[in-house]
Amino acid sequence: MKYSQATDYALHAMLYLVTAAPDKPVGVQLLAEKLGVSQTYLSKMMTKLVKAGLIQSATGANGGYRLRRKQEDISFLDIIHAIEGTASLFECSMDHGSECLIQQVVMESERQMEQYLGNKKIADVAKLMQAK
Amino acid sequence: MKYSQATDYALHAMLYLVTAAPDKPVGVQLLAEKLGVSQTYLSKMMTKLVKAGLIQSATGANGGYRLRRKQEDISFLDIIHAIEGTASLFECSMDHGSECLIQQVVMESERQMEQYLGNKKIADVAKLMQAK
DNA sequence: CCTGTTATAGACTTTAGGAATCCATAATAA
DNA sequence: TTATTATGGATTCCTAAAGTCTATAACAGG
Ligand code: SF4
Ligand code: SF4
Repeated sequence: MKYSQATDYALHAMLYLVTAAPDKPVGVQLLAEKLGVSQTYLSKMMTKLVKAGLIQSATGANGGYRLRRKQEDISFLDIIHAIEGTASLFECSMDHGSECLIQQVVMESERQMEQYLGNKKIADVAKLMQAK
Repeated sequence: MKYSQATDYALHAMLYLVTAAPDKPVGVQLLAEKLGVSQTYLSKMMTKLVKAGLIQSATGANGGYRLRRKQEDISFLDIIHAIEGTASLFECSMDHGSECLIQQVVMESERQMEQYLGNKKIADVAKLMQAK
């Protein structure tokens, strides 16, 4: 069980967008160079972030991506969900209904993790990074 | 990001061992039938559970598996770690050392989840199941 | 000491999904 | 109109999970 590589890229890309100048959108080609990944591949993740409403895109010359919400309103969970989806970590073969005790335990543990990730905003780490 | 199917099987197998009579070990062939999975495949997971010290095995006639510790001392986390391993959910390409803020956030969220799973003992759900 | 029973191990095949590339198309600023 | 940029789909590549097969080791019972 691992987070996909795509999540890694998305987190770094978002972090870069935060530190970038907010007036000029930053294009995927610059972003890809910074992260060391191909443009076309990275663009897939960026599109997911757009569809999740975390960033907005602009085509054409001087286009690119910029944040849609404030950094204080974007959590780690938002980004992870945008890339990985929101399905549960645990899916059993035969579904015995909502009273299944195994699923209840695993899902509650999942909720614990998501609660932490949901409270951790991207602004929190951005501040700490710039403090260095 | 998902738990492997093997974890699913292991959880169910452990739960079955708990409800089974503690004097007679239960063999993989019976277990496999109950869970609807092949013997040889299931035996892989059972062996992992043995190596993790959760259950003990006996070869030969009337052999099989039984719990090694008391059910109150076996947590969901024990089982999951035995199957999935203990590696972190997040591994970045280039490791920038322990001061990396992204990793700190993700690992702390992981710790939250594991704390819950570590406190949830298999005896807890076994009791509830038999109460029905 | 045999024999049937059971767990363990390794090699192997199949399957599924992540990772990445390529190319075509749409949108838009200059 | 043109250069620039994002979006989308199809496609390939690769790795790990999922599952099978077969051989071997350990052991209880007669
Ligand atoms: S008991 Fe729960 S986890 Fe197990 S098969 Fe039924 S619904 Fe699925
Ligand atoms: S900043 Fe952290 S997560 Fe990103 S590459 Fe460096 S060590 Fe890895």
